[in-house]
Amino acid sequence: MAESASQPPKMRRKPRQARSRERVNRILDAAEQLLIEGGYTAATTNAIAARAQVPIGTLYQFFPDKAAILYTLAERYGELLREHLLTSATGRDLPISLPDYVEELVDAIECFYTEHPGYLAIFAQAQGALPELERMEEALDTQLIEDWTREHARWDANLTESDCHAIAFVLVKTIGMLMWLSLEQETEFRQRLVSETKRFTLSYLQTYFSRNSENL
Amino acid sequence: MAESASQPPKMRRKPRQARSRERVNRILDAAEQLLIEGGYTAATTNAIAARAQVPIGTLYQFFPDKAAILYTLAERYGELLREHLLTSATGRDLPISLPDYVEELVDAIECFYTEHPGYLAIFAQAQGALPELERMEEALDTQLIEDWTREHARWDANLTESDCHAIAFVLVKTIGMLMWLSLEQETEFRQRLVSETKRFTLSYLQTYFSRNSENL
DNA sequence: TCTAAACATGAGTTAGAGCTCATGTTAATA
DNA sequence: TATTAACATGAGCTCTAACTCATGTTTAGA
Repeated sequence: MAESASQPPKMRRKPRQARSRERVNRILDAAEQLLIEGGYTAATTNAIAARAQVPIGTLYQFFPDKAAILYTLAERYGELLREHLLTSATGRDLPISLPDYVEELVDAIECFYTEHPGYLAIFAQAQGALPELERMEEALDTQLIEDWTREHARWDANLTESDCHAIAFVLVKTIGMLMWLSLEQETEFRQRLVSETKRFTLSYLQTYFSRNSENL
Repeated sequence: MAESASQPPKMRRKPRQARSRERVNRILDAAEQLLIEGGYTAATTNAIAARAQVPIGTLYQFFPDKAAILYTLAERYGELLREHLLTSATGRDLPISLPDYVEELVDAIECFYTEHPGYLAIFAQAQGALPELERMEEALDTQLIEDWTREHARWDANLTESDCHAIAFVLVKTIGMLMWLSLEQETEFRQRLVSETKRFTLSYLQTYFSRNSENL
């Protein structure tokens, strides 16, 4: 019982040959597309298989059930998002100004959502139907919140960890949601939303990290 | 073709007798509870009927289909929320200070969610499964946003309508979401979230409605 | 080349959710 | 009291999504 006991079920069998690896990818892509287009109810296993140009039997060769497809998708994206944020806004060595930080952070998130529209579709559709997926989303947000909590603690040693956590929580949730909503808006209002997000993020952060501290 | 053509389907027949009216209410309550407990998938028509202690046939005497039950629930709550907000924070005659306004507004929303946990369950579960319901949620938010847009326009005539709308949009969405998330938190962190919500709402509003204007 | 494991296939099974309907009962009203 | 409309009931129909499995094909490696 050394590893992996109560994890969400993943794959029934890992594809070893090149052809089957490609098919598994096609299945995941098809699932993502259908999720985006028609939501959870439209993403039936038969529809996924059809879209992936794969017989239904093949799908079940690799995935034990429908949920496993979504779990795999969610995992794939979760790692991607964390990487994306770590390599752009957060975790840099040299401190920058608060306005610059907010600018980069919001842009990074907006950029990720734009490039990966499937990310939100997965979690949005999972509400209630797949409790396991909800836990994965929770876990992902929790990781991000922890990342940011550490970041904030580095900025101002006077803030308690509880403070930093609350700030990170609010930011992760609000920025994430507003950038999500912006996706389905007209171009003009969408840009407005991005700038509003920056505005309130900055004003909120400034109430904690006042301009006293020089290196911000 | 004088009235009601393309509306979402409501009731197949309005209950005329006291007993059946009570049964319809029991059906709605049961649906709400199941939605809260187990999400959309758990809220099957058979389960709703069973929970309401009503045979499945009775349910279909009054509701043409499952969706109609959710529509009715959503409508019931939508009106309730608007009333709640109009009678508390918004639309008052005498102007109050910005901090006081934020205080009352956030408290009012938090209070509503606490007293009506079903409100959010309905819309959260509907994602993707019921496009009609999504439109209803959109419409409700749009109404709230319009209410607030007018409110903001009254405060500062220098702001364009587009400004007021963007502000209202951000506030409706962020406050709503944070108060929703707060529901499932431990008491301590929950209260923290409420105060953080007030903090960032106030700081955001102050960037637009600066303390120059005396009557705020 | 031969064998075993990996992979492919899609008609068919299963289960359960949405919904109907034929028949019976209760309440309103003339 | 008679008549009719409103209401009650639950076995069972229908439809469809998830998933299986028996049989055939391809690939990897000895």
